[in-house]
Amino acid sequence: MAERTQFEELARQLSAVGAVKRDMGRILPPDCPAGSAAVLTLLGRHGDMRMSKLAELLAVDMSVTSRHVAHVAARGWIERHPDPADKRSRILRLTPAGLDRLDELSRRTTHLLAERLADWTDEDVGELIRLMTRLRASFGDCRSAPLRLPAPVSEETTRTPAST
Amino acid sequence: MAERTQFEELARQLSAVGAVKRDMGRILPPDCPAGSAAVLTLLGRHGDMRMSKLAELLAVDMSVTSRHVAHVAARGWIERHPDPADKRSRILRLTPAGLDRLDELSRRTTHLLAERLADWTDEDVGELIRLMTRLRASFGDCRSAPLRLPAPVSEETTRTPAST
DNA sequence: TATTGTTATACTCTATAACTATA
DNA sequence: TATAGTTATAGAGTATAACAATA
Repeated sequence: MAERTQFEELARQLSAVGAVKRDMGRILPPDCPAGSAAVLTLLGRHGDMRMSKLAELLAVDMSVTSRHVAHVAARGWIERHPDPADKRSRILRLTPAGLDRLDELSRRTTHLLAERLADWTDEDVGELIRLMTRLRASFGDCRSAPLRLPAPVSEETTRTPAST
Repeated sequence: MAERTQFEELARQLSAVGAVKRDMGRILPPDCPAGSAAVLTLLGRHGDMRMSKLAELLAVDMSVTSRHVAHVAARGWIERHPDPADKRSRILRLTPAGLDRLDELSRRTTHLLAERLADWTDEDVGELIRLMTRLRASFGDCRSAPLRLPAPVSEETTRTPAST
């Protein structure tokens, strides 16, 4: 178990990594925002799937997934086929144009990362991927756990004596 | 230099870490969204500073910083003092109420992380912090580098023959 | 009755541009 | 003229709730 100071620092880094994400987002084509890129990436990586499965992989609400999917479908990058096994569901599939788009996205992000992380070793990058993957797993595995707060002390008129 | 596949995977992890951030955000008090929490955290960590310095630490535009600061100032958590050396500037300072708020935030995030990362060793957490810090540095150090795309092939009617 | 997916609404965060005040 | 900061506006991402169709 790590110390409190470490957790505070990790929280800070998590907050600050948004700047890196925004930098990555700036190289995306104007008609393909981050949400669309994530849909294409996951479909390319995991193959055809249903909306609910994609929402789970995106780790966002299905209403959000629906919007992103509608955006990429409107541009012809994916198709929504009816699921023969369940008429409520729709199977998502990349089109050839979607594959091209995905390839273009991959080229851009790879180029940016290669430029920014030019002095990183293969092992450094691998270790960061490994730890971030594990971090997501540590959070995702207990999704819907309501979380118990540690006796909020007062929440509104807190007046901590000193540094307990 | 890492391989292309690794960069693609890192890009995916960066995209997906947003789910962890949102999880963290859900434990914040209703009147203290993530932007406000970041302002309080940075002021608590680095001490009094000017708007421009805070914007740099937040890695967002100063207009965004101004809004976040106005939000926390309106709640009495910080004060904006005139800078005697430059009448255009304002020095930001945490109030006692702001310190209390910050302490409450720290308690909540620490508790959540301690729960989620219960099986992480001190070394694992430290390594993740170290790599994320370095990642931010690798991006931040070349900020405003316009980035050169790798000959976009065509950008609109791309029709890759196969798997080049 | 429960589940899959869509849509309407509202909120947060962000960047750009126009503006004020001061250097 | 250039810089520090504010405000207005617009765009992207997300969640909640209400709804339709099907299981």
